[in-house]
Amino acid sequence: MINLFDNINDKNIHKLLELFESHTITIKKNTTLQSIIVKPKKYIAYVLNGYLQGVKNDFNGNKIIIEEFEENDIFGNIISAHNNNDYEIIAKEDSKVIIIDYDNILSADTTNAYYNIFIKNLLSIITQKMNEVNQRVDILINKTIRNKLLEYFKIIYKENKSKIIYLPFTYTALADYLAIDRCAMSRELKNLKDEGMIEIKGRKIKLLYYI
Amino acid sequence: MINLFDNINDKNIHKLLELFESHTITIKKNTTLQSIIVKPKKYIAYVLNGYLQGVKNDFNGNKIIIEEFEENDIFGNIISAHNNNDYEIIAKEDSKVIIIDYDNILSADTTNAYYNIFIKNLLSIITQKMNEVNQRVDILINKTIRNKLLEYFKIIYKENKSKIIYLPFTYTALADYLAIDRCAMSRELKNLKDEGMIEIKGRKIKLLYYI
DNA sequence: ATTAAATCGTTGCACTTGCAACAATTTAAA
DNA sequence: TTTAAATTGTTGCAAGTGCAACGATTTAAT
Repeated sequence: MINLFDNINDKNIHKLLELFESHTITIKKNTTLQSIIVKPKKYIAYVLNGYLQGVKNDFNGNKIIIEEFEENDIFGNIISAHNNNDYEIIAKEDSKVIIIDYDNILSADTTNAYYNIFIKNLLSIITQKMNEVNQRVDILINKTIRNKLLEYFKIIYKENKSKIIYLPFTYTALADYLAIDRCAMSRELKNLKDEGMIEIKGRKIKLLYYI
Repeated sequence: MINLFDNINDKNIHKLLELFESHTITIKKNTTLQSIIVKPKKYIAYVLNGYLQGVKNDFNGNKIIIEEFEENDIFGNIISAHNNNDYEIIAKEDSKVIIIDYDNILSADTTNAYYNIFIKNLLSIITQKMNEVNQRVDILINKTIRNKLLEYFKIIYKENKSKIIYLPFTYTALADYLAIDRCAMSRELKNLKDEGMIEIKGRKIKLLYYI
């Protein structure tokens, strides 16, 4: 993943941040972003240091961790995977974050080379996020758990060109990502195994069917 | 929706297209884009005239219309809602389209004002698409039809700040958007009505509950 | 005006899925 | 090392959903 300030030197980064009238804020551990500032309608946040989580309040009142952010990561309602109300950013460690009003980025009147680079970087980042979200939609529109799993496998397969898949996270997290019940997913994985379509060893899954 | 070439005069548009080494192609009625050219890995297409559809092949072999494009619209795997293989662009009328390799956009080495404007326009468009896709994810992650409907209503409600919703498309299309069976959706809408939560008159839905 | 196509509402039924509850295992923390 | 927390596999059951089939209605095309 590209960095928002790639190919821009410190001096010019500073100029940019002034141009955007950005704010650097400190968020104490276990404090939410919204308790510190009134966020602009559209904003981008750049993490200077610390560790934060994007958390969603479940129907049951449980807090689900949707995303995690550390040094150099960016988030904000433009980029982030969730623009929900029930969604909040919470610092799990003391964190320093730069908040940039998105409108200020677009309305900036300059043709400086570094501004140009910045915009391109931003475009790259959003483009990649866009692809990720689109992939998830492609999965979620499937009506059965089986088809969601197969779609997911297909995407991973195409990325790595290998029929051996190493899950990048836990089965619990996978179920969340696919928006299905973990137990039901576990059941369906067993079905696929019993039908000889896949082999499972821990988080390593081997696809035995023709894609 | 903003136009890709907003605030750029014709002369400079021409310069940009040369800079990007873009191709203008003609797609005859009922011909697919992929039958005309080998698309760049990442590309943006700008519709000069005509009418095209983004179509997906169903499991059953049916073709579902996902998106429609006419004059001034843009599409491409960067922006489009679907980056699937089973997805194809087909002209329903003779159409003229500009194809721009996305890498050429990013790698262009210039600080011309109009280039700058172009990038901003592109950024705006992608940002808006991003929001739309994120909204759809917020809907799709719900596990029941009821919750998908309620999430959808909530989003529309927030946009218009009105409890009266006019569906922007048919119920059939709505079911596709929510990725649920139309009949089952119809049943659930009836349930909501019977429980006094909504009123339905054609494609006008009135929310009677507290949001 | 007539015909064809698309949309819509309805419902029985089989199947899928979420939920709950539990034990077993792995991982992380103290 | 010991203890606590998180992850995982399993399964019965109830509820939700997709599917198919139909007629009624609306919309679009001829």
